[in-house]
Amino acid sequence: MKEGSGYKKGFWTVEEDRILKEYVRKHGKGRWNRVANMTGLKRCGKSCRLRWINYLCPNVNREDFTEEEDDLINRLHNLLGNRWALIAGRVPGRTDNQVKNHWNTRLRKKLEKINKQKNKAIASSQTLPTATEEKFNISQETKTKTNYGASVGATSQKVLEGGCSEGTKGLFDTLLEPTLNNDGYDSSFWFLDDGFNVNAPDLIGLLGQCSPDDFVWNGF
DNA sequence: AAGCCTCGCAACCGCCACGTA
DNA sequence: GTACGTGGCGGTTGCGAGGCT
Repeated sequence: MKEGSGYKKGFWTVEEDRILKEYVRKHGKGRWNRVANMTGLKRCGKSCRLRWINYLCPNVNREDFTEEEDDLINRLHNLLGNRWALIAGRVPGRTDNQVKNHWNTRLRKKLEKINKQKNKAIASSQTLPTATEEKFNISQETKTKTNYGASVGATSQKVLEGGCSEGTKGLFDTLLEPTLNNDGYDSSFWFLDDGFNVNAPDLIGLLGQCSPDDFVWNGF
């Protein structure tokens, strides 16, 4: 049977869930395209895989997101952008679909509101360097000339995937520790020319301390 | 009470990467 | 080298529930 022909779509029934669970119990995960043939379930392999990963897998946490999880997702999203699978990998019990939905429906709106307030504040004090910029001697020219945000994203991905030195990993782990202000969110956002934003000015110093081999430079 | 609107979430789609024959 | 199967990812869609008028 070819993918996309004769398969059922839409919400799963209790009976379909039972059949899929039974298949995984007997044969383990994987080879999802065989499910239809072996069980008679009228679902394509992709649909079976998603159903298992996002709903039936016992490791999935289906409770509401906590404040701590919200904060962690915010931080990781600022570091990585829309790399939901990577973000979900750092949030125990959550799937990429859960994280993506949660971000798109709740956190993004929350953040947009906060960003509006930030933009107003930035507009009124744009010419003055922040304490962090002074500390690490980062000029406006440097920020606008470089693809800085993308470099941060690529480097942080390398860190999360484990392909970096212990020193650099430690620095990033420190960065992910909560250091919140009164409203529960980081107080410093940088908006770069390419639209990428970096919420933690600590990254400026951080990248300076990374092992050169770990740093992914995306060019000027 | 009924129709409309908004929101949250499950599921689908298209594309890509990788392994294997 | 290439065709095919499989799995993974991010973007998008559409359904259902609840709120609003």
